Amino acid sequence: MTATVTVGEFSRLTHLSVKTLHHYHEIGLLAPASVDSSSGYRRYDTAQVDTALLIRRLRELRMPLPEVRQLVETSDGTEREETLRAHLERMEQELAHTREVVTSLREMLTPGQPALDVEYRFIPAFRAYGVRDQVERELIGPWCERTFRQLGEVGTARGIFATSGATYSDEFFTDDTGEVVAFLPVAPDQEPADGVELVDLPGGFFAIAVHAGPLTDFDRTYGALGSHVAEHCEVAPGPIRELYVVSPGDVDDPAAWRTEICWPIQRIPAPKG
Amino acid sequence: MTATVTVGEFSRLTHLSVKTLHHYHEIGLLAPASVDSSSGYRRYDTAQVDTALLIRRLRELRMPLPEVRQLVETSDGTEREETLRAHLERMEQELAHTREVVTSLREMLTPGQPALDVEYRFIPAFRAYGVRDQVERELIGPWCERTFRQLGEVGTARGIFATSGATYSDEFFTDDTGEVVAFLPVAPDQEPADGVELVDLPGGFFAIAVHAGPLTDFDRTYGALGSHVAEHCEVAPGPIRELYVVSPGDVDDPAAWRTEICWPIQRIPAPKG
DNA sequence: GGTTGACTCTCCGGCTACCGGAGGGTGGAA
DNA sequence: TTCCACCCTCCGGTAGCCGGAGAGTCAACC
Repeated sequence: MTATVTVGEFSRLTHLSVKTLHHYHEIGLLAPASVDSSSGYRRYDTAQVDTALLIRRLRELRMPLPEVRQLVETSDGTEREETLRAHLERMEQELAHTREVVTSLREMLTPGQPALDVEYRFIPAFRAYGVRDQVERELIGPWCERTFRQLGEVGTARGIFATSGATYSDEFFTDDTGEVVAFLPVAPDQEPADGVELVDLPGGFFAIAVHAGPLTDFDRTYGALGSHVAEHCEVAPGPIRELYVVSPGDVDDPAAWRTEICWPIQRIPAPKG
Repeated sequence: MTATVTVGEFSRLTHLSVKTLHHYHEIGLLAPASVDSSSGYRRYDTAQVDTALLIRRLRELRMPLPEVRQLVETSDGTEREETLRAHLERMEQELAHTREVVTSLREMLTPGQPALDVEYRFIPAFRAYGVRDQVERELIGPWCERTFRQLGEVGTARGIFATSGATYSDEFFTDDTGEVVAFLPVAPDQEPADGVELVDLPGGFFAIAVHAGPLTDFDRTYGALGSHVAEHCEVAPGPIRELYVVSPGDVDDPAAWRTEICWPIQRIPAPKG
């Protein structure tokens, strides 16, 4: 047996504010059992308490309302599980990320610049197996993992063991989404392969810094190199490159990783007096 | 030595979007080193990269901009540490909370109502030592811990070992902040004590449900009791009470905890046919 | 039957931390 | 000069609500 109650009472039963209940009604997420046509007063059924509490819990987990709606509206248990699992996974990732950031933050607040060795190099044009994609910043980790495994497989099947790398468009950094091209250098006469394209990377001068260790401080090296370039060089158009000299695919120990960041420049600057 | 760069370049150095940089300029969080008075073009100094990266990291941790500003503007290391520590603590709490919610969510999605025994009781008016406060929902845990320890100390010093409890105003639940009164019943002629006030709790009828175990599912018991009351009783004005029959202060094992939720009603309803 | 007071309604604006786009001015190279 | 990439400001929108204004409603009390 159930009974109907006013918004205020329902608010007390569910610990959702009246404003929130109005909002959920408006967007059709949790409509009252009935609405008085003359006064406009809402009446909720006590049977709706469970749904309301479910919604409240999901919102506590910061689940976006569209997803909440999906979950609440599906009766299919499997689909529910799936949506929920996906959300929890995202939260786990966020958490891991948080830990990383905290680590690097500590280093930043106890200052002491890591020395930055900038090297100038001319890199000739070369051909490579490439995978081109529009990638969102957040998803770059999994994307790289997938893509470099794929490139690695294609490469080893053909006896190629070059240092792979990637180019990142400016928008990738500034708009949090943009073109990324993962590449594995090959001989100029290399034959095409399934699933990857043949790309030609232009040659040019680069200011290059090596980032050693895990990626927590990566942006600092970027910033330092970029500052250096701004101070001593003329920048050239074209995307920034990274070369994965020692990568997660090579060794497990993050401390051993080495990434070269290559910033395109017009020419090698004259040494200052 | 430093150099100045345009927004676009600075954006590339810091991985903050141009829009974001504009915003930070507008709110005065990170003003460019100079602004061309005729064209309005911003110029940033490469020395600002570090600050920008610090801000970016803090924002990744969802730190609100006012706090970020505070942290960035203070040069005092101790104060920085303090702000940061406070923020991290909040995040840890949030995390713990998340775990709880996830646990209870699982239970909710695999349905099976926990049986709810509702009991009707008349509770006479009584006097108590009380601590009254405006409390925010989020902070209720620490508040209770503090307050009941205090009440406990005052009580034991006077040989009082009654079951303590608290009243929660409606606003506490519906607006996430409201008056809470923690109380420890005493004899009518009890003398005042330092740090606590003497309060008189009115008598009346209550519908009472026992919530057993940890507090993860607390809101469900609330909802179920409230629904029951809406279906079978006439509600009475006055705040809801909780009685901590077996509390965290008594035993460590959450499974042993017992909380009585007392919902004020007008009278004991006649049993239905 | 009128009045009170608690409750409810809708509508509008505001909050955070930006994003997207329109419409228009700038700067350096060809 | 003309191009094009870059930059400017201003306006509006986003999510998930909150706060308040102004007005209607409900039940109780006198």
